[in-house]
Amino acid sequence: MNPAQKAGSRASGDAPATARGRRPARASGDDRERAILETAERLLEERPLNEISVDDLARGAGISRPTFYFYFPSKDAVVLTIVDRLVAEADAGREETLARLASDPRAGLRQGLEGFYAAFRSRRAVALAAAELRASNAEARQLWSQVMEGWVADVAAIIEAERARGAAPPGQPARDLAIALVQMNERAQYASFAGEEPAIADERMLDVLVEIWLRAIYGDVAPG
Amino acid sequence: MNPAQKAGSRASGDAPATARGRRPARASGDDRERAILETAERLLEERPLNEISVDDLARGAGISRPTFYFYFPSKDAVVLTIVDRLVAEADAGREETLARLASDPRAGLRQGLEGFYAAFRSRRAVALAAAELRASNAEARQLWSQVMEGWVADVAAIIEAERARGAAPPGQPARDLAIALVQMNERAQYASFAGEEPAIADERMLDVLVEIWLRAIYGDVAPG
DNA sequence: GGACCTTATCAACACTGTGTCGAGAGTGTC
DNA sequence: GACACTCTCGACACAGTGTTGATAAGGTCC
Repeated sequence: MNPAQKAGSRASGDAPATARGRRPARASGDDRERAILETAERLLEERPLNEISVDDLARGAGISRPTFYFYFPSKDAVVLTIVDRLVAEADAGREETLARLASDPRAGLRQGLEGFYAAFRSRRAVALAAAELRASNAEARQLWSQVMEGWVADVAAIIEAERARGAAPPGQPARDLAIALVQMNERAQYASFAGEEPAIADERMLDVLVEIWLRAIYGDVAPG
Repeated sequence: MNPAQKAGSRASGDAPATARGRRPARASGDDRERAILETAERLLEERPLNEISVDDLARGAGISRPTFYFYFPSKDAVVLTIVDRLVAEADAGREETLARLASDPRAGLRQGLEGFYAAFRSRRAVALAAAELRASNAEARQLWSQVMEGWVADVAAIIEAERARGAAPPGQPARDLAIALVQMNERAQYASFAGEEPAIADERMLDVLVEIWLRAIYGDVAPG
């Protein structure tokens, strides 16, 4: 069994589905669990996930490698726990913005994109690790898929509402538009976090993305 | 030395820099080299890169694992050789379209995006492997970076030309717009190839992307 | 035809990393 | 003081990578 599959099999235990770490109990071992998570976050600031071993995490937390496996079933599970939290924060921000959005969609849009950007930029290392994990871990893919789906559904609803009230012109299906725009943001922001070249400079990121969103949603183009 | 670094060190030989495979000579061993490449392409249709071992490639080509290392310095080098070719094809298509583009930018744009999409869709497995490799291999990142840069530069030039002749309204820097749009396409197409959810359906992909490109480049939005 | 190079091959090895097993130590608690 | 439960780790088994060294198998030059 390869590690990617292994990480997905934790659910066969008895803990609530949200607890990705240790099995049932609660004790002073909570310290260790936290130490592992903190070590992971710290090391991810220094180097990519694939250059961090279980041994690195164990040593960083002051325990042996077998003891690590008492707390987490795999390296992937540690990262997924961290990503879970980040996603929860970002989702909270999304719902908060969504309320404000009804009154003024255009201004609200910028706020929404800003919240998303800020949430992930503040923990770049984790965001990059999540992206890296997605390549090899089915659970990470599914988690991210859910995040994207949430954003897409919201954006599609906004576009449809704006079209219905005549503020936005008709065009390609709202959901498809939403998918492309959300994916654009994800990719542009990843490139920036990862220091890719080419990438949009940090300070222009929001202005550029917002302009494209507004034009894609509200702009119309005469044929020819 | 980890495999990611290893793959980048091939250049220390005497072969031309484009030959990513064997060192100097030419003999019947060319068959083996081809067999390895074909095995890699075949296996990539079945499963992701990280589930394919050097042993799989060697056995598939009818040789032992040490013999594999006579032909390629690593698994990564095999994939990079394949990706190199795909990129060369896609680039050729780009330059071809670019000529036609001067006369009618809007129609040409669609053709350009279509060529890009078609090139990678026809070898989905390779495109996905390239993306996977990017996460762990610096040379793969650099190769892709160059591909992106080529597209971005072309698109930015087109946008600037269209703005100069008054066909497109002013807005965010042309290069930033180009980066975001090219990245959007990359991401949307990857999602489709990888069977992600959400993703734009294959048959609507081009229409959706083209609409966003046209609106982003030619559309203007009244404030408020 | 035999000394010599080059190409090509692989068994055996050294190493890194993962995950498991089983034998304990420490801390209750009835 | 026997049982249980949490926690720990040395030692193991295993998978994968990349290297070494011995050895063919063929060409070529004299």
